[in-house]
Amino acid sequence: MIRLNKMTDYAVVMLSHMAGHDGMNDTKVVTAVQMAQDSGVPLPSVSKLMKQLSKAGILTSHRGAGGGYSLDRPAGDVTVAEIVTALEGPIALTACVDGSDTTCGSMTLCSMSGNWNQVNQAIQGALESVSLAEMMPRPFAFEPTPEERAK
Amino acid sequence: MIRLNKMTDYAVVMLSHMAGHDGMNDTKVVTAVQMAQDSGVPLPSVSKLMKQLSKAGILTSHRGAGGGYSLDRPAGDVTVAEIVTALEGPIALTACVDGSDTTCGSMTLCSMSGNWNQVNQAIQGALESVSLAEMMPRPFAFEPTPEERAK
DNA sequence: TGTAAACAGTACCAAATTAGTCCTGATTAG
DNA sequence: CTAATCAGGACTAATTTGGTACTGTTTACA
Repeated sequence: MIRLNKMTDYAVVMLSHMAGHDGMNDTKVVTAVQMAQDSGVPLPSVSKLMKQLSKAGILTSHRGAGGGYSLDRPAGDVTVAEIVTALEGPIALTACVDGSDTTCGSMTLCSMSGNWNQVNQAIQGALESVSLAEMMPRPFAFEPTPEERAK
Repeated sequence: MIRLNKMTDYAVVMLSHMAGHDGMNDTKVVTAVQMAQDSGVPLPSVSKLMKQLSKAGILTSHRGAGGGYSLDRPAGDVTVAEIVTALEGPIALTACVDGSDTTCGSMTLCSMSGNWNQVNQAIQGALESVSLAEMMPRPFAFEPTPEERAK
């Protein structure tokens, strides 16, 4: 199984959290502490994530007392590809990418690996086709969960 | 960058090697030792790979003296998805897959992670759309490399 | 204007995963 | 029967990842 960092998974959870919380379009400002509590992810890791995501222009940080993080754009405008790229660098399946200038141990290997780029592009496309909104539990649907219905 | 095991990269190299070697359709039988020498990949790793690939039905092993491995099908009929699946298990980007029954630490996380499946399917499609033949250096083209031309 | 709430940055450590090694056993051609 | 070759499993080393700790900077608000 192709492993994505746990971090990326966390990121999606937290971005969803920011987007889907009550205030629809009103981009909620959430502190790292809150997110850590709500998600169970250790605070320092949350911080680290948020920093990366804000550098990547996916969210904005508000410093000082009463600060926190808020989404720059509605969830429908953020692609999974963006999130992955922000956290793990350019999308590519192998260490031996086209244009990397680190010389590989084996020339034989390298001459062949070039063609992974075709696969990489296909995957990039796949990730670009899914937005954050689509990753959220109930993406703006009105169908209640069984639990909610029971109330 | 989403990392694929080095092993998978090796596998593609070696499968290409088996397919593209002189005998076009004549599926060549190659020993693990030969592959290790040709590719620079350590022999035990080659063996391990080959075992997995033969279990997966991508190639057939011939035991005993004069044995080795041979491709079951022409390179055009083997998809990258198959190779990846054989070596890394079902294609999925996260540990928290639909239908996995290991309980996750955090329910909050899990309830959201389900939607990775949409992404996973997109990626599966991407990998299925590329065949081993397309991964090969010069997939049955006649254009010689600069070196060959120099002879 | 001072203080507490929050983010920013860096260096470091520990746990998990991956790649690679080693050894012993089973099969088969000649 | 013997040498070539695959099969399988247990172990080790190295890399990567996730998490920690600490120190600094910004800003709202009393």
